Amino acid sequence: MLDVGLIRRDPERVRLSAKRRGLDPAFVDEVLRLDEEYRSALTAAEGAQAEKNRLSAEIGKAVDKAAAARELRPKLDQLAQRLEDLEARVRELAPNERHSPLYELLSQSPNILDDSVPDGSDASKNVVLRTSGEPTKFSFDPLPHWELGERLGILDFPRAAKLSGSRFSILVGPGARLARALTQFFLDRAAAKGYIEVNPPLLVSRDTMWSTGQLSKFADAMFRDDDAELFLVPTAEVPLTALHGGEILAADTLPRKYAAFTPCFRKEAGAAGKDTRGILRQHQFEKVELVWVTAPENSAGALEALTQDAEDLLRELELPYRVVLLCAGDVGFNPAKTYDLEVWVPSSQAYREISSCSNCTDFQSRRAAIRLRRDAKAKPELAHTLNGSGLAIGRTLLAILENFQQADGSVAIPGVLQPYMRAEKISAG
RNA sequence: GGAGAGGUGGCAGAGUGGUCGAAUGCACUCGCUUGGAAAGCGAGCAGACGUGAAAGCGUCUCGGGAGUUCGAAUCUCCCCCUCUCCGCCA
Repeated sequence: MLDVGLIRRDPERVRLSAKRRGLDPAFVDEVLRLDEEYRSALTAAEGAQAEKNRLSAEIGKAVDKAAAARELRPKLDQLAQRLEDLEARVRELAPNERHSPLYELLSQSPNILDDSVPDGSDASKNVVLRTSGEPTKFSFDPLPHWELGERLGILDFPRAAKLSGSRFSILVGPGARLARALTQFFLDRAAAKGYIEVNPPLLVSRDTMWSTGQLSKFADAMFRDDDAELFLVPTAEVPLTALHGGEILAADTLPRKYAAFTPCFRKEAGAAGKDTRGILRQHQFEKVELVWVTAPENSAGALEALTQDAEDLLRELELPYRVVLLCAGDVGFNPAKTYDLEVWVPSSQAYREISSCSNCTDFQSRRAAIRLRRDAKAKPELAHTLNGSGLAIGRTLLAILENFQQADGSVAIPGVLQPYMRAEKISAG
């Protein structure tokens, strides 16, 4: 959620950011107009309420309350009538009132971009910051992971389709074990870096989903139960970020760093026909998510550290990857700035996203009311939140299969995973 | 799922229709005291929003919502959550 105060103080900054995202900045003027209307209505309503409170107090103080009440009755009735109208007007306009025009506008407006985000309307303008390793070379014709996986008997797509339809897969034997090895490896590394491991609910309320900014833009992409009003998390970013919603954290307990291994559920409704083969894009996948809550002045540095933490995992796994700074048009709804980690996927002959590390600044905190207090006397301030995967299990597994495949059809296991796998390779049979 | 109890400030805990945003205690902050500390004493200590240059003023919030009333933390209704017992169950 954008800060209405900021829009009031510096509308040009908000317009500029919207333009850079390829949006019509006209909403800024609309917000200003509605906000003005709302505040004048609020002032009027509060004035009337104050008058009413004053008269009521007078009755309360009177010796003969009944008489006083009788005397002031006409005035109060008149006030009550006016109040009703004024309050209705306030409700129509209030920014925190669902379905008010101001609320609609604000809830659909994405975060203000960081100044360091490059211009550009789509992914082609993203900036490659650094590359580690090189696209894997093969002395034979490498197989895509879905073929490789089926030949090795560790991936079963037909039966997944039988059970659940398209965009599901089944990991079998060493495949399932490899996923578990990755999970353990990721969580162990996170713990070593001071992340607190969390095992959160995978079903969250509408309020929780709303508070992290998932609902306004991605409602269609989520699985939900309407009776219970619960949503399956599309990412552990949601429960982890909302963890401290409504709380005021002591500044000296920041940053808070959390890691959670969870399944994630997405409808992938807008991705029909995209990445239909293999396990790249599934309705259900697992990942380890990393979330930071920081003081405002530390979030920029935190983004670098968080990205580094995710990167370290790829390097340890000896996977070729690159780090990309997303351009204005490619940055999501919540973040002010995002680095994507992209791993080399031979079957795509391309780098594919394996982690997205974002600084959401105070955008989620404002909705979720995640605050900090610097000392006993200080006013609470909004915290900043960051998130990134460290890493997506399925995509890492896929990358290992494809990049570590051998001429004989087996797959070597990266050294750091061998203790977890208790094997050096996966071969058929 | 059934029965009961309860949800008040950071915590504990009073408050059952009228200056109650809320006694008191603890915790916390500042000051006095002290060689230093403890104890003691004094003061402060909820959040949001609006208004204002500021001091301040105003409005709202006692789980959430609706209602009764001139006036609700206190009364009524609905919902949510927690705890205890029973049932069921991984």
